[in-house]
Formats: sequence, C-alpha cells, structure tokens
Amino acid sequence: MASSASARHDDPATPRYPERETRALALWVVLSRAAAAISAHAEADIARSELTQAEFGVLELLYHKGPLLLGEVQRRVLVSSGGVTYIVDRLTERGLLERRLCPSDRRARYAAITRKGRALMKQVFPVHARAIGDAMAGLTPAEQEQARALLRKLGLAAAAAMGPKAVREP
Amino acid sequence: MASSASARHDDPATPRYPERETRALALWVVLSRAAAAISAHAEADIARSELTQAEFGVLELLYHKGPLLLGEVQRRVLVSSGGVTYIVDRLTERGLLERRLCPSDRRARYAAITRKGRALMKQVFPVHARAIGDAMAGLTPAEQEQARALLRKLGLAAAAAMGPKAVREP
DNA sequence: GACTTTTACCTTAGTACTGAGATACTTATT
DNA sequence: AATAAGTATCTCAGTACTAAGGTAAAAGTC
Repeated sequence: MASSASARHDDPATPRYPERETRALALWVVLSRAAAAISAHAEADIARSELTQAEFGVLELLYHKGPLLLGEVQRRVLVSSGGVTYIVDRLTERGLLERRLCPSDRRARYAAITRKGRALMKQVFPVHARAIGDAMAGLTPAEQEQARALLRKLGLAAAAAMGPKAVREP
Repeated sequence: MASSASARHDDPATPRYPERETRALALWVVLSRAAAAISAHAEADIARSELTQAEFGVLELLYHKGPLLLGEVQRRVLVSSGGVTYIVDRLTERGLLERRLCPSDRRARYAAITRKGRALMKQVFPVHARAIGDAMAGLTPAEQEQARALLRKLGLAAAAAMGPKAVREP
C-alpha cells in the first residue's frame, strides 16, 4: 500500500521526514498508483474472457512458453504454491489446461495448455495486447523505454535486496 | 498480472505482436514486478506492527492527513467500500481508530486516528520510511526523480483513460 | 409537501488467495 | 536395504477482500 506522507508541511501536526525518505515514499506512491491504474485496464480487458487476472496470467504464460512444471509457473506468476494448484485446478475443470506427468521426475507435474485453451488465447490475447498498448499510451515510445530500464533496475535491486527469501513464500 | 510474451521468436509456435504492443507488454512486466518487489519490502516492514498493508495504509493516511470521511479514505487507499468498512472496524476494535459523526451530513462518518493509533504510527512510521528508502536504493536520487515523473505521467494518463469509472468499484 | 434520485455507509454471502501442514516421491547416506 | 533428508505437489482452514443488496438521509422535482 502506498504511503501518503506528503511534501507539504504547513500543518505543524504533520511530521517531517528526511529527504531520502520523502523521495522514496513519493516514488512508492506513484509506482503503486501507476501499477494499479494499468492493472485496472488489464483486468477490465481480461474480464471479457471470464478469467481472473491470475488465471489469465497462468494461461498466457503456458500459451507463450509451452508446458511448464508447476513450480516454474509459481515462480513466474508470483502466486503461492497453493494458489497455483487452485488456479490450475480451475483452468483444468474448464478444459483450458491439462496436467501431464514428467518422465524424468515422477513427483513433478507439467501444466500444459489444451487446444481449447490455445483457441481462447489466440482470440483474446491480441486484443489484450492492444489494451495494454492503449493503457501505456500516456508515455511516448521513448519514455516507455526509459521507464522500462529504470523499473527493471529498480525491480532487480529490490528483489535482490530481499535476500534469499523469495517474493512469495519464504 | 504481468504478461510474459517475450521478444524471442525462435519457436515457430510462438505468436508475434506489433512493436507497440511488445513495448507496452514489456513495460507492464517490469512495472508489476517492480511494484511487487517494493511491496514485499513494505509488507515485510509493516508486519512488525501486526497490521496488514491495507490497515497500515488507512492508519498512515489518517495519521498524516487527519480525520477523513470513509469515502475519502476509500478513494485514497484503493480499496472497495466494503473493504474500508471492514478495515476501519478492525482498527476501531483495536482502539487505533474511531468513527465520528459528520456535523453537516448525518449519513456520513469520519474516521479519525486515536491517541493510541498516533502513538503506534509515531513509533513505526519513521522505520517504515527508512525501509522504503532502502528498497528504492537501487536507483540514484536523480533516477528516482526521473522514474517518479514518468510514472506520475503514466498513472494519470491511465487513470484518465479509464474514463469516469474509478480504479475500484465501477 | 409528497415523489423520485442520489449519495454515503453498512451488511451479508461468496470468492480468490495465502500459509501451514500432509502426502508422495526422489536422492543421499549408511 | 533401510533410513533420513529433500523436494514437488496437494489439501484445507482461515483471511482479506469484492459484489450486491439494503438502509437512511439529503437533494432535487413536480
């Protein structure tokens, strides 16, 4: 959740903080707001396909990357292991995904998109990509590249600073 | 949820998309990953105070802004109205917040931080601000300013493009 | 002044997800 | 071969939320 500590200090009751903190908090506010705004666009578009964002994320991942072990899915989609099971269950029930055995490791399971799932994504994803493109249209292509570089650097540093513990499930 | 459509196209089964979409999707990936990484830092710090992120957000908002109508709280914290009721209930039960009548509108209620809540935030927030500062340390101050400007522009444009419907609750 | 509409909050039921622990298999050690 | 340790997945209870519907007051309308 974004902080609301502002730069204004007219009110003597409002506490002050060092500049380093103020700058970081301000960035955190706009970062979470921007993510929420884009996410709202994405979600609105995804709703067309009767999927949640997480379900769409998993389906889209398998559509573009091919069959993956459930653990790999978990790492990429930033959901807990229980969540992956739940989501894969739901998508399997709807015939969009299937589980496959792993020949080299009998404990492991692959999740793979089905013909039906592929057909759905083929119909839905191009429109989704355009929706994201529209949502990002507030920045010029050059600004988007700039933002991408900065956010990549920030994300990698922040993830590394969390140390060995993953973003989800310590 | 971020898209995973990559720029690699060695696999003939992988669909291609226009550059505008590819660029936007790539930005969406790093944006959501960066937000998740920073959020993980924030959450780890917030856990110290036995609050959820949403609870912390509400308490912190009222700490810095003073009493607000529940609707104003909702707009700022990006939670549904039911969520605000729920969160304010919990914080009130713990004596950190109180509801106050609005003199000019008898339907409306203010949420206000209590002495106990203020004491908690006074103890907890400076440490939180430092944690956010640390989480952002992957970028130089200048880069943080740059990122802030870009994300602000992006967030405002994306929110405006959603039209009249709010980020939450259409 | 009785009516509709709008606004603001609350309640209830249901959903998506997390976290902890169970299960089942594999690999390493003895 | 037996045991221990490690890893991958699944199960289940509990949490935080959302959505829809309800109530009550205010504001506008005729």
